Amino acid sequence: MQKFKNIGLKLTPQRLAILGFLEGNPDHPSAEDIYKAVSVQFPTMSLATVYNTLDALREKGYIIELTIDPAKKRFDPFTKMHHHLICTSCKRVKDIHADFMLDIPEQVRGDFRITGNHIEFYGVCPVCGNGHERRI
Amino acid sequence: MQKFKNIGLKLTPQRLAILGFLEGNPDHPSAEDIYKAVSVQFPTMSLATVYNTLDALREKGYIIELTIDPAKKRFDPFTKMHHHLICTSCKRVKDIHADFMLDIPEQVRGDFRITGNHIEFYGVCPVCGNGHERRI
DNA sequence: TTCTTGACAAGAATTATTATTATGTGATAA
DNA sequence: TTATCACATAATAATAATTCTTGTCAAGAA
Ligand SMILES: [Mn+2]
Ligand SMILES: [Mn+2]
Ligand SMILES: [Zn+2]
Ligand SMILES: [Zn+2]
Repeated sequence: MQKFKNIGLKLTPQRLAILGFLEGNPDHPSAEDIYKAVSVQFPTMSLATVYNTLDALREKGYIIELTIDPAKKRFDPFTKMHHHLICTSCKRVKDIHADFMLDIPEQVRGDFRITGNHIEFYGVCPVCGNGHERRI
Repeated sequence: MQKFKNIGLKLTPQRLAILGFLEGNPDHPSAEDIYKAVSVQFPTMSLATVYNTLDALREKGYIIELTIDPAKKRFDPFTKMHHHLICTSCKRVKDIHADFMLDIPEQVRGDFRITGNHIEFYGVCPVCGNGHERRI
């Protein structure tokens, strides 16, 4: 919490609420999800403030922005390198903590300088596909 | 070109132009890119028609939709499983044709049924990072 | 008829604008 | 030392604007 000050970010109740909702949250919520959640305890919260705060937190490295979901951005408080498994039906996202060897052969990589990678696994979550096949 | 008829899609000049632009195109263009390109030879082309056609082509499996770029969808005429390397500076996208072993340990995967995967590599392309370090 | 186009409207997510408000920082008082 | 006040400035909230994408529908083509 103190870390905000040491970094040039003012400590506001809104930011605390957003950070509190995100910390340890494994759901990879969208801006709208976050807005709804913090609005409960914070009815005057503005959606723009959510976006602003998320951007500030991202710039400072406290969260990462995921492009997994074509419809909207998802936010992740777990910033260390990991991968994701997304349910193609309900868009639930699960963290995948596992190491993979991902060295691209030189003649494939060309002259790009590789700086990172991210694997998206696709699948069907337990809720959407509990043993049986699933319609839509 | 012939394949349209065998599948229930009428072969219109607009669709031919879009398909022609996409076939063999390694640039992973956006809808806007495609619109601009085909508009040159086809000034009356509507952006809605581009989206409609792209959707039809995707449904029939002739192209795939990529979520690589946070800003907009990119379209890829190469539909067989492959991965992508995106320049974090200019958003250029390069195909990566290489196989990777991506078996998720059971206790990590949980009860998801895995159906596919896609690796996004990040890097700096030759144009953006030609040997020297690069400002912004 | 049936499908497709193109013009335009409509949605949804995100960003920009801006007047108002709150926060951090010193200075000062207790 | 601790509390209080003043102020510059950053943050908020309301709302407008932008961007990407989808929907509607009359008119045209097959
Ligand atoms: Mn995660
Ligand atoms: Mn590709
Ligand atoms: Zn699911
Ligand atoms: Zn580049």
